[in-house]
Amino acid sequence: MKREACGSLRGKDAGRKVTLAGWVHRLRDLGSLTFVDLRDESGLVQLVFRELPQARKLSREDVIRVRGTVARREAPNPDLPTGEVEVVVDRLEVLSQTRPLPFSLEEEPPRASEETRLRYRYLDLRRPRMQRNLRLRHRTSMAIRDYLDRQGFIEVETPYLTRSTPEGARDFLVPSRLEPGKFYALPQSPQLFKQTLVISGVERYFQIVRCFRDEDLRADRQPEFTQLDLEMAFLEAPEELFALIEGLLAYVFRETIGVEFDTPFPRLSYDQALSRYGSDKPDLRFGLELVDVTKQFSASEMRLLREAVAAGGRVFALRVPGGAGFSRKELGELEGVAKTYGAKGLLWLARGEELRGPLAKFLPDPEPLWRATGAEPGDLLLLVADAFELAATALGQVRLELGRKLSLIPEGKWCPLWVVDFPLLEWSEEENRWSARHHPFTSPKAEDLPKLMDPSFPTERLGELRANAYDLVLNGVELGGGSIRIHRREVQQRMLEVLGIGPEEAEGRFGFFLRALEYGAPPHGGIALGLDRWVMMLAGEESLREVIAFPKTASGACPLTGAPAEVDPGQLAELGLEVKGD
RNA sequence: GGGGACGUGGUCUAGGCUGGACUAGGACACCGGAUUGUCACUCCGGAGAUCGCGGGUUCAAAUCCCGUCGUCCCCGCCA
Repeated sequence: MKREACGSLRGKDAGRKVTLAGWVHRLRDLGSLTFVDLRDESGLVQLVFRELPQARKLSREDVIRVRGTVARREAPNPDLPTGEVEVVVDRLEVLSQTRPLPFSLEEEPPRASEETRLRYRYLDLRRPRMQRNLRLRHRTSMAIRDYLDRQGFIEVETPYLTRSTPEGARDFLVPSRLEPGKFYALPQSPQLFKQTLVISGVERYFQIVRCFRDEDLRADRQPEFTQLDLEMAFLEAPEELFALIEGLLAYVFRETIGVEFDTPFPRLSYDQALSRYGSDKPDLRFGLELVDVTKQFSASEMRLLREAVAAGGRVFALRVPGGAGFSRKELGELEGVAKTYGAKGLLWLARGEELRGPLAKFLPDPEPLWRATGAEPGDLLLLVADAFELAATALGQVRLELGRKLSLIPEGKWCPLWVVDFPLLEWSEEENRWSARHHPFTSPKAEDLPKLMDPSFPTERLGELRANAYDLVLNGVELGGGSIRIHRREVQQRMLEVLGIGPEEAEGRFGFFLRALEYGAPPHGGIALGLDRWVMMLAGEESLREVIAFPKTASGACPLTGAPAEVDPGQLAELGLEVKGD
């Protein structure tokens, strides 16, 4: 007889003979009467064993198959979809016995340590929440493919064994056996392949693809992660792409968790995002905006501020309504946040009965400051003075901390936006050169292109150039980013030159791509979205590991398989490798 | 590379500051027994840890100190 789904049985099935198979979810042994909740993918149903003593020997998570008759219950269980019925078993087969479980699958959140959960991931994944997350991820991928297919995109796979691309993160390397001493690199993203595909006439490409970066891990960062990678031909300005991605986001949120989005999404320039929210991925779910009060302090009697302004820095203020009563301890904690992000301190000014705070005696006339910030009696001002990005970022983190601390962040609110007009380049102190803020294939904005191409444009002013790049941000989380690409060989060449990559090096590392640009490359651009983070947000999880079936620990290890591991000396020899002791 | 938190039977945890009746307590799981309507079944009984590892201080260390390993979080890093 065919196996039926445990969770599908209802009152109307009463009297039917059924065969079920699944895991013993729970066992209630009353002597000559034993109840078992049987679980499969579809749900739970109660089994009744009368005069079947083998049932008393069962344990949780044993795998069994039973044959029996569906019967209406005398006392239905309203907490169970199948609660109106039970299955009176006449035949029991034990398909697989379990050892005692290493941890309980009952608790939510689980009480077992994450390491234990990962070591026995096959058990952990049986938990309803993890099953839900796996299925949510599946539905997300399905919705993405469905939407993009209907928009005329095709999914093309690109190599995992490839070569190192310039700049960016540390590569994972794979030694070549056929050419000892040479290495493949696992892709940090399929960047050059997708651009090459567009040049190949694939006008609308996408791929749900694994990417690899050998950097330190975080709660929202894994060494291998999945991107929705996408590229379009004849994209010269981002508008068309914005509309497409907004539609995609709206579709996926509707299909997976039933949330509706307003489109188009708001846009902020990088400068606005930083000046108003102290972040290039601002959380727009709450206000508490920063105010630039540099002008108010350009002639301050407080040397610290005056000098910061004189050195080209900025002073940002954050008004905390009703915050004048904050304790020294609370202020100290907030200062700790600012200092973590590089601020030298956090100045404060409480507008209470009297002015309090380190700034008070340097403010003969506070009125202009009240006007600039909107501070009212009872409010608190927090200030950071430093270089633009540092000051804004440090205070932006204080803003986020206050958002959490004061419970300003509403549940269930979704605030997407585009951040645009990023700097094209940023100065790398340690390497003493310009590096690409996005990546070396990003086009400058049309109006800045002449400056990039003009050899007489002063090098030190290259930081002024804006990129035709954009990030998609949702609730303070960077979901992804992309750009309009460079599609002209000479522009690409110049870009690489600015980055300190000379013609020979460029030729050696990706001459293939520069050549491709010479054979009819259409204007193009695209975006990559972090699928893991996306699903994490849909699932309401705090950690990426909750939406990845087999994730790595913070040290990059896999407790399930024991990876990474030493290998057989023979394998090393074949590869021409030798491990140096220390 | 740096900072912080944690590590006690299978699992989670109490104890640690103030070292000595800790012979390491509890809950869940496990084993044995009882049990005909349970649904976190219940009741009775039992076994199971020398406190991550190494060293030090001390008459005495789960407890204090140092080192180390592991896990988690953060800064740096992550185009």
